[in-house]
Amino acid sequence: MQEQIIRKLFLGFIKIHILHHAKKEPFFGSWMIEELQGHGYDMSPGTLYPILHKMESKGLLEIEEKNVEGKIRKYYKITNQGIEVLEEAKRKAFELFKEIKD
Amino acid sequence: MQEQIIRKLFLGFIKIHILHHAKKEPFFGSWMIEELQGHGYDMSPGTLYPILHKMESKGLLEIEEKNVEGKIRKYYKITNQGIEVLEEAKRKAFELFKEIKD
DNA sequence: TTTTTGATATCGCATCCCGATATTATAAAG
DNA sequence: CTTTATAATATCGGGATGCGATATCAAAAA
Repeated sequence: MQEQIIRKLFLGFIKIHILHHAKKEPFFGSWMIEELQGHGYDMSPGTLYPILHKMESKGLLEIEEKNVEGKIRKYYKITNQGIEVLEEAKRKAFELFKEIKD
Repeated sequence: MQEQIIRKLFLGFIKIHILHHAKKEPFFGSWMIEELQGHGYDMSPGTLYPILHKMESKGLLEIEEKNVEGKIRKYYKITNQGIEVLEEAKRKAFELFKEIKD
């Protein structure tokens, strides 16, 4: 199956996953790459990090730098606006699911 | 809520809707615009038509021209490959839904 | 003939995706 | 104490994509 098409189809799914995890608890970039792989989404750092930056600059996520074993990691957590977007995404995802299931 | 982000989040949803409807029965472009509006997705022709062309050139949809009241309409119906992609989308949508619900 | 309407097509700019590559910092190896 | 390895994050180039605005095209209505 053409990967080109599939990826684009699911980019929104991936971003919703990101918001969802960011709401559960703060995460850092390379953890998210592995998490997404567990869901069958292969994502290179060159794709993920710009997405995180964008979501942060748009106010959906915010960064908290933590010092972990001497190394600085950037943890992303969800903002109030991010929560709103996630809620809207849930509604839309539910509606989509209702329509296409069977 | 920022429309820029929201739109991108849901573009995949929209394409899945398109595949779903194309499987139920052939549709034509401007009908789909209204259908999507019914789901809360505003989509201009300048966005939809290139997407239909792309999905057709990638083999997810195929075109059948019908003469309706003297005018030619292009009806899109799903292909076998399109069905495969739709099935994959259903699986992924279900998985997403399971994870983010409640 | 002119205007309107419905459907489809295209243009241009800004944005975005993503593989490849680079950067930074610490730990481990020699 | 250099060198190498490893983990995490950042950036670059270019090709694709989204989308508002605008155009085309054909038939019906005025």
